[in-house]
Amino acid sequence: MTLKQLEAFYWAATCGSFTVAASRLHLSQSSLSKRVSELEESLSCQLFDRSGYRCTLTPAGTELLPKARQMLNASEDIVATVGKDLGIKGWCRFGTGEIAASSWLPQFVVSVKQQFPDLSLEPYVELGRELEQRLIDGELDFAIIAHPPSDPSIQYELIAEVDFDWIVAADMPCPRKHALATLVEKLPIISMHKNASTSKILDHWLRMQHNPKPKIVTCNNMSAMAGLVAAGLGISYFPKGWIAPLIEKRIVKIVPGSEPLEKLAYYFHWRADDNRRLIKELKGLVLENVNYGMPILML
Amino acid sequence: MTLKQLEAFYWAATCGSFTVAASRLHLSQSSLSKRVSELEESLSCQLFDRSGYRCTLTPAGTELLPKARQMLNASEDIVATVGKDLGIKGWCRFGTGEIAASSWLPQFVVSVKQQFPDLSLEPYVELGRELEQRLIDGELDFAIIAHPPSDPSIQYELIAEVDFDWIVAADMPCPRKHALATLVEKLPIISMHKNASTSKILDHWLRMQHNPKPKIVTCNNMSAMAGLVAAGLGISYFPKGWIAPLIEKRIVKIVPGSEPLEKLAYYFHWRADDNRRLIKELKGLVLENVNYGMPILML
DNA sequence: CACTCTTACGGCACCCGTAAGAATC
DNA sequence: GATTCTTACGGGTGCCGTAAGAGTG
Repeated sequence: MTLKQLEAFYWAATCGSFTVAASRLHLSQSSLSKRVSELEESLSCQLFDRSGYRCTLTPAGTELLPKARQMLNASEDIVATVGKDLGIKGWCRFGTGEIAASSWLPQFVVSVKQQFPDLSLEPYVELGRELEQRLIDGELDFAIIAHPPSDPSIQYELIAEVDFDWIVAADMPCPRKHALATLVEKLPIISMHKNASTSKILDHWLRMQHNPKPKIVTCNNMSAMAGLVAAGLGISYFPKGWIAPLIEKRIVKIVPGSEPLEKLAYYFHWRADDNRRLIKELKGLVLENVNYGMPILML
Repeated sequence: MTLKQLEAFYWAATCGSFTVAASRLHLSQSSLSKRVSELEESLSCQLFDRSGYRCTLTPAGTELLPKARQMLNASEDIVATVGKDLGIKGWCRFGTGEIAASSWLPQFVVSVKQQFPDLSLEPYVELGRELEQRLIDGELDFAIIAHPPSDPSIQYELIAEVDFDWIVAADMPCPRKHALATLVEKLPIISMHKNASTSKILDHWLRMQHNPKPKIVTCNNMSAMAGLVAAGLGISYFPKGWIAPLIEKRIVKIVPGSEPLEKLAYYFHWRADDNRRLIKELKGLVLENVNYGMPILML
């Protein structure tokens, strides 16, 4: 019995799939299968029921699972407390929404490369719901998601709260009073894709209104949205930091007198059973970037 | 970091010697040294101070020691609870005193061979004090000793209490009353070697007497002692079971009317930090042999 | 000189990945 | 047929033991 075998078993069991576990451990699927087989052999005990389409845990496997977790925890603990803190090696697969991907991601990657040159980052851009599922499945090491997790097996920590502003083309004439209401009557709202977490902001705003429903145009790309707004084809809402450069260049402007939109809280999500130093370090690095004084969503 | 490395480190640290640890793990000394080095490399951290004659633990090593123990415990726990109980493989090095070695040892070895054909036994015969030290040093896996351990790192369990009788040649004339006192005046007491645990019985008996000190002849071999007694050259005390065959053959006899000697309690000793199934199984086997209904010390 | 641990090195065994096979849906 | 896990196999790495080296008391 080796730690590698226990690790392979643990992730195979909790990912619910040998294939996913192999991917997570950056191992070929056949090697992972072999590791599990060898563990079974060394314990002389079937851990997976292989009769079905997917492998399922036997009672013995279910019994082993928490014990394997303990071993891996203890192992991590040793490395963390006794081992000298060296650079982290290996891979990290993480997920973010599109906004984050197009804003702080490059800077984050640069920070990681500086601090951990031997770590390979594999960003994965998807909508929040999808990211959470992939995290649960063990395909991702962590994810930045704009809502708290719905599954208790996921731990999370607040990273930042992002302010949004109503934006309109800089040359769009606006009345002094009730500018937003006037604009909404004339122009469509250009909104993020419905499944994106940012769309929650619009949902919330809409519930606050008693006006008839405004026209809404959806788009799945922030830059394209900004272009549409700049061309005077609609109004939209953007993260303050993200849109700031365009305001400075007088391409767009904040809708005057508009009430602030609901803040969007971003959380760092990770599997509660994953206590690798890797996770802690990268969480720290994300938080550090926030603490540089600039909003996390900065182009 | 692997379990083998942690095991090597643990025994190197607790045995206080790479050489002894290697012997205990049935590994060449150089391989053990390499395992420890590789552990240090994987933790990027010196665990032993190699400047002196012997290696000593660094602070980091001291910190690691209990954690390594936990890992090995957890590992043993998994094998014990999840793993199917198969025959035990490997080696077991154990110690006994001379009495045990010349009495129940062969039967014990046969029992072990029957139940665990793949287990190699390595008996080691020494005096009790010596055995305990070798147990502490990690050179022995267990020992049968006629006194409780003096070191708290050793666990123990009562195996059997052995009765001793005063023995004299069968044809030696004995008065009806005070036979023992009369014999002691005429004949020397043939006793086991002073460092043997059985000598405690004589010490105890002597303290109970207010007579002048009797002549005492020591001998380091039970069979030789029996021969001396049979030849009428002295009296001695033997375990009931051990001497029974010679009584039946009317070569020696119990000194009539002699008061019973103090019982000698035999204990199964093992290192408290050694929780291998091997130990539990062999302890059980020793106890089973006792429970066969015959005294443990049976030729 | 006895004893400790380390280093060098040849050989074997283990473990990985590729690729093909078997089974399920 | 797509996906899942297993098996076969070639190749490289890791680990063991022998033997020689270096340092201590």
